[in-house]
Amino acid sequence: MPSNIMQQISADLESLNRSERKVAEVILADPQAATRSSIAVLARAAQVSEPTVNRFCKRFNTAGFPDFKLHLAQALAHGVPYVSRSVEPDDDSESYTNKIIDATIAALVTTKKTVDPQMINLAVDQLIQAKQIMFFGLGASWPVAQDAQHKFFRFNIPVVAYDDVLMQRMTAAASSTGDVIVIISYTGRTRELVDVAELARASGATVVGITAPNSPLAQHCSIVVEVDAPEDTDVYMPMTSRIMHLTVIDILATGVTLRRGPDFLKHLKNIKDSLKETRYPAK
Amino acid sequence: MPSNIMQQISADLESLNRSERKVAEVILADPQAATRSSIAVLARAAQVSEPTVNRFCKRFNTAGFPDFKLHLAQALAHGVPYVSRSVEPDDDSESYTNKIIDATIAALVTTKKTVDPQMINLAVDQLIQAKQIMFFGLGASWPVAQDAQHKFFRFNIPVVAYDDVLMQRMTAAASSTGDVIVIISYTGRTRELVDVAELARASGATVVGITAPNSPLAQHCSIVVEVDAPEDTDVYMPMTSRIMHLTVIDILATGVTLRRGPDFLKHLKNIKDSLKETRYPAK
DNA sequence: AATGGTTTGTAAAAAACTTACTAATTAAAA
DNA sequence: TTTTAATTAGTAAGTTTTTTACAAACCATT
Repeated sequence: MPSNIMQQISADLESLNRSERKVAEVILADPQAATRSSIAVLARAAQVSEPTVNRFCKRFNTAGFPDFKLHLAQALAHGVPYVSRSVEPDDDSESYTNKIIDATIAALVTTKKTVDPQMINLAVDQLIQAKQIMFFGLGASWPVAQDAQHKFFRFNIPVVAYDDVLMQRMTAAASSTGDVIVIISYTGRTRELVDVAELARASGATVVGITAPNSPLAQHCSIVVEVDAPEDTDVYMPMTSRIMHLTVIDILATGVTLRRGPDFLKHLKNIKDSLKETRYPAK
Repeated sequence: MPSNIMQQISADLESLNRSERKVAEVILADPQAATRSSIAVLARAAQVSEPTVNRFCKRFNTAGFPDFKLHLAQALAHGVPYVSRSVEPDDDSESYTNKIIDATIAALVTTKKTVDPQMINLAVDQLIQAKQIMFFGLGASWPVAQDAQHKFFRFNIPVVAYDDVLMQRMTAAASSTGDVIVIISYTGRTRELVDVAELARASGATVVGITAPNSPLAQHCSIVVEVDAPEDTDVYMPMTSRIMHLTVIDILATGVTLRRGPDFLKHLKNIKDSLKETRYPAK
């Protein structure tokens, strides 16, 4: 079963023969309409016979036309485009706005497939009983580390976050059993962070990596929450990776909260309420 | 046309008569299977006649059974649950992992609908010609402000980010025409930030708000990129809002990059390449 | 130009869906 | 409790849609 039938169609466009390509083009031109058409209408639009449309459907591993429409409808759902195409120089603001949001959604869908709940569980096991937690990140991952600190300080565990490589090294070297160091890195190839991971493990600390699978960093961690890094082909800034990492932080924080049990929820509410004073009341 | 047919079905369950409820229950029990069944199979499963299933479909504003299946398929697409239910105390790691990712996706879909590309455009207009840019955020929004700084420093414009209220006040007061201050706030009700916005505008700076529509902060900004803040009903801290804000930052950064034109991409590539030294090469 | 393979369409069959009508059930009133 | 009206459910026939089988046309190759 193809994960996204629209991608398949555009990818296989060249390998199709004349009539089937006509069908493909009609569908690609207005996929929404295709989901609402009968095989007869579609065949007429593509100027081919009905069986041709049927054969076309089967070529894409669907049971037949109705099943094909179902797949198509799924691919189009949510208004998420079949290929989150990259931003192009002459896009207007509406166009690039939508493309970026779509790309982010696509990244999250990928994350959902790749993140291993088992690893989340192991990471939570460690975090819940940590004497102290440290979040390390550099560059674009530094705000992520800070965000994590902002979340975890609520758990009444000592939490720090460092973006300073020297501080990271020193803390890693000074750490001991019971300390948990969470290292966030998009590529998992930053030398400094790999060193820090090694140092920390040598000192007995548990090292949790939120990073790319099979990367050098991943190999030096006690627990790895794998976040697959799609090539950022586009404009040269990391975009979606931070968001995937932040989502992992959310998941870990939730995991810890749940383990803490219902009494702990009251504590969180108190923290939240403490901000009331600083705000204009809602109308 | 119902926005989400699964929600509709569970909501209207009580108002259905006996046979139709049987149909509803069969569908609710395994919606995926329903999309693959013919009307005959479904009728048999629900122990009712085929026309009953057909009537059931029409009750939900669909043209008939095939159309109903289409709607169903859309609602089930991406594996995003029909109601992104909130995390519950006895969820296991797989369950809460998926729920959180789904909620994040849902938030982005909302963002896509609410963000006004026109406002993005106006904000980019200002950013592109800024003498200086300042990003302000407090609490959970502070990492977002930092992330923004990390993106915008690449544009060769002086950029700062402050989470210190006093620094924010002073900078706002000292600002002048040509300066752009971007204030990030989830609620738009933080007194300090509203004050800062007022101060900055009095000094002649342009104030861009990334915040809730119609909030006190929004009223004091020159340009508002509205990010609707869904009630975070849960006790579990603000989650999705940061991600929505970060996505807006991505969009703004992309907008600026596009305006800078193709030559500028080379400059961005240089910045990226400058990191090569610090990394282990990809295998 | 002939041949083999592929592609495409025609027509018939099968499946699926819808409609109109009737029977059964239920609820309310006498 | 019986009658009546209204609702609900099913039967059967009709219609549409989809699929299959087969034959014609096309294309590339020799």
